[in-house]
Amino acid sequence: MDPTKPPIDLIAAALRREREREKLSLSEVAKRAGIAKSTLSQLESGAGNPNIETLWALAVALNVPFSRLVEPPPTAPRVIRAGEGPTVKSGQADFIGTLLATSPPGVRRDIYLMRVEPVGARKADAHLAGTVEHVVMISGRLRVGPEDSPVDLDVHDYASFAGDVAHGYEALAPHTSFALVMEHR
Amino acid sequence: MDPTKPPIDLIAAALRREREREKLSLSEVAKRAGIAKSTLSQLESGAGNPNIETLWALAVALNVPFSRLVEPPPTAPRVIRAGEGPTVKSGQADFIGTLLATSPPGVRRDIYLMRVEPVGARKADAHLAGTVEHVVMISGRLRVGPEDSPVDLDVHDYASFAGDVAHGYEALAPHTSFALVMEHR
DNA sequence: ATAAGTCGTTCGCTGTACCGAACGGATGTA
DNA sequence: TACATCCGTTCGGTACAGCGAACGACTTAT
Repeated sequence: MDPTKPPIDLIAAALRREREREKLSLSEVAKRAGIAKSTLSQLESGAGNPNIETLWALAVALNVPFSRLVEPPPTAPRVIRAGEGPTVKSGQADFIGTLLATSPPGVRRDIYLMRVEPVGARKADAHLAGTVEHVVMISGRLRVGPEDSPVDLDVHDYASFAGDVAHGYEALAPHTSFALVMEHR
Repeated sequence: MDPTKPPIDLIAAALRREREREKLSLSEVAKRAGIAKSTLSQLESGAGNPNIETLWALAVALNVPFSRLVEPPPTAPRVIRAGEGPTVKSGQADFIGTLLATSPPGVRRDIYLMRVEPVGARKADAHLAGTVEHVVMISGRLRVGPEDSPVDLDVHDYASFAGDVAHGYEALAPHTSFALVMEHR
């Protein structure tokens, strides 16, 4: 979500899109949401500046999560082959991260394919507060987590932890790789 | 996000929490957001019903994604060992899904570890509109995607596609496994 | 001490988001 | 044809969100 420009147009579009997807009339949605249909009419036309209660009621009436009304539309299918895609390398450790998915423009969650070799540990500083990291092991063996309480993971293991405290990644075996979902909230 | 009860308390708490995290004064935040500090004062005290423009400006001023102001707080560290965790089995294909992470209470994204054997294909019906699926290959070989345009994936490949159209998973090799991030928006 | 700078709260005032009613247009049905 | 119902839009009235000013409480400097 772009934090720089007003979301009113997005909301207007979303309201109409979601309503038509549910095949509901404007009047019906207004009734379900307990708001005047005139209000909804104006909102859908892009005029107005709804307050939270109104928008919330509409999200419920349309049976969609709230943020669906305040975010841009979906993405297109997309494949990144092994070895392709934008990579992030680290000198600190033998380490390659491939950015697989990022939700533009104001990132909510990124997905990386990470490959680490057992040459020293990778220390990651704390990220933005509220970040949560999810690890799904693909191959090798990994020591990961907050500095004071790391865990060791094997293939198919999963771990998640808050990313806003100092933490690190250390490969314990060659050709260690894992999927990393980094969630910013 | 719980779509049943009003978010105003959540917002009030979030506003104060994020402001204190950034170590900013109420006056400062109000100034940055271009709103009256009296307004912010009332919002933080839980009184009021802000409109979208106001909330948006505050999100920008606090340097957090908008939805951070409308959602419940973070999660705790957590490990699920290979073989552990709640699983979903399918009779339709030789198929095991392990639910690794779900963001309570109104799900935004789930993370699964999926294991499939090459015995017929798994047809997944369309999910809720707006769902997006992300696949990171762990082992084996997988045919996946919309019915009319599937792709074949090998280890370390990645693919994403809209989950709200009919699509399927089919293992092309034994012991096929992958991480699946299912995103509801 | 007192003046000047914060801080966050409380107070009328004003603009406006929301409401309800009335409207014109489609469609259905006696 | 007239008479229902729907639909979505447009129009005044009103309650209230947001504003600026003033407030008391606290720090820091003079």
